[in-house]
Amino acid sequence: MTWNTSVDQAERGSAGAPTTATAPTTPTAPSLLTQPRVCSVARALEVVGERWSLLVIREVTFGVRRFDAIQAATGAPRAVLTERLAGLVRAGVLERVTYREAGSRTRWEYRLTPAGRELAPVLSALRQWGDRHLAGEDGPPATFTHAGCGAPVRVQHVCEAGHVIENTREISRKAGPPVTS
Amino acid sequence: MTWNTSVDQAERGSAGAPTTATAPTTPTAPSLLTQPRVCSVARALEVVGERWSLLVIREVTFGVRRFDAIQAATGAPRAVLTERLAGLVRAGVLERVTYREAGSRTRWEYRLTPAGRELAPVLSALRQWGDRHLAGEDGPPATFTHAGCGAPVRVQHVCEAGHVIENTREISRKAGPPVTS
DNA sequence: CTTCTGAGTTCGATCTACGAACCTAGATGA
DNA sequence: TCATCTAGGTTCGTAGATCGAACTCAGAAG
Repeated sequence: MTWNTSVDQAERGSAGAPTTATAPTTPTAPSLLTQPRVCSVARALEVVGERWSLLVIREVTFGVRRFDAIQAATGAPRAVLTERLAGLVRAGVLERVTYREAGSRTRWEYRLTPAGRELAPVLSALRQWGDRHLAGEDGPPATFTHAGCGAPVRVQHVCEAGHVIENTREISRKAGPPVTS
Repeated sequence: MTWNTSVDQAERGSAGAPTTATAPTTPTAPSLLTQPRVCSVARALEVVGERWSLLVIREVTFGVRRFDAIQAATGAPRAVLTERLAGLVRAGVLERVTYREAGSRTRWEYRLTPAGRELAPVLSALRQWGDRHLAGEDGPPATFTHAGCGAPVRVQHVCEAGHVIENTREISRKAGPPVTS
């Protein structure tokens, strides 16, 4: 079965001031969902959606790997950080390994697993949105460039046939639980 | 000033079982951050990082716009949903507009603003990660395709010179607060 | 033997989330 | 006229999460 529900259709009329839609936009229908929708977005948020989780991953991505350094860079309370790190290790996003510098005692550090590394587009997408909509007067606090050519990096939708998708209206949803109005 | 810190370097040695790094990977240095790092990721998470926020945006993206329908689809407690919707409206991600169906009373609905629509890559990146790492036995609960050609849609890093970036090691960080170890 | 440091724990005070029940105004029906 | 239904919230008491500050503990250095 296939519900081909156009994502993000019908944004007409979103201009005026005392915002009032003049045309009926939402057909009346009983809710078909008796359970909350389960989707990969929800599942992913169970892993990385808690407060501090993505900031921790941001730091580890930057190469900040020790507890105290992650704590300082994120500002997370230590007890919460302990819990988040343990959760991310349990989820397979980070791994906790010992390391020893010459002439120093054994310490712990946290590293991204391959699965953790694949969260990079999530961070990039958030950063891109924040840069665009929440940056201060002096522009984005940091910029990211392609090491090969020096050009700025961004994330974008593409299809597997190689088309770049500029507008979310070009994306269709196939299968999955019904969309209710 | 430019710190050109390679993102995601040094993943060597992340293979063995009783995970122990044999080489020193983290040069000892005092933390240079006296304040938590401010970046666009953190700023974006202040807007969409609370529990339920992104699921609400997911639903509105699907065209689910009424309070009760969003509540049913996300499973968020009503009081929390009220607060999230108000926060997202305040942040300029959603707008709350009245609409009237023929012969029916006035109702409210929530719509994405242009800024809200630009969160689509965040949702897609989360979905993609969840599909890859958390999908159940029967595969992803929903799939998304390019309306033009029918091919599956994904998000990826590209640079503005047009290169597709397959590996996060190809991304450099320029400027911004120092990375501490 | 004392101090230092990294990596957490513990603690009491908030803060937030939770589910269930309740409220209100417009439409509908008897 | 009166009761009922519905959409879109509020209210409430409880339970769990978060906060910052202080404390702990083990290994290394002096």
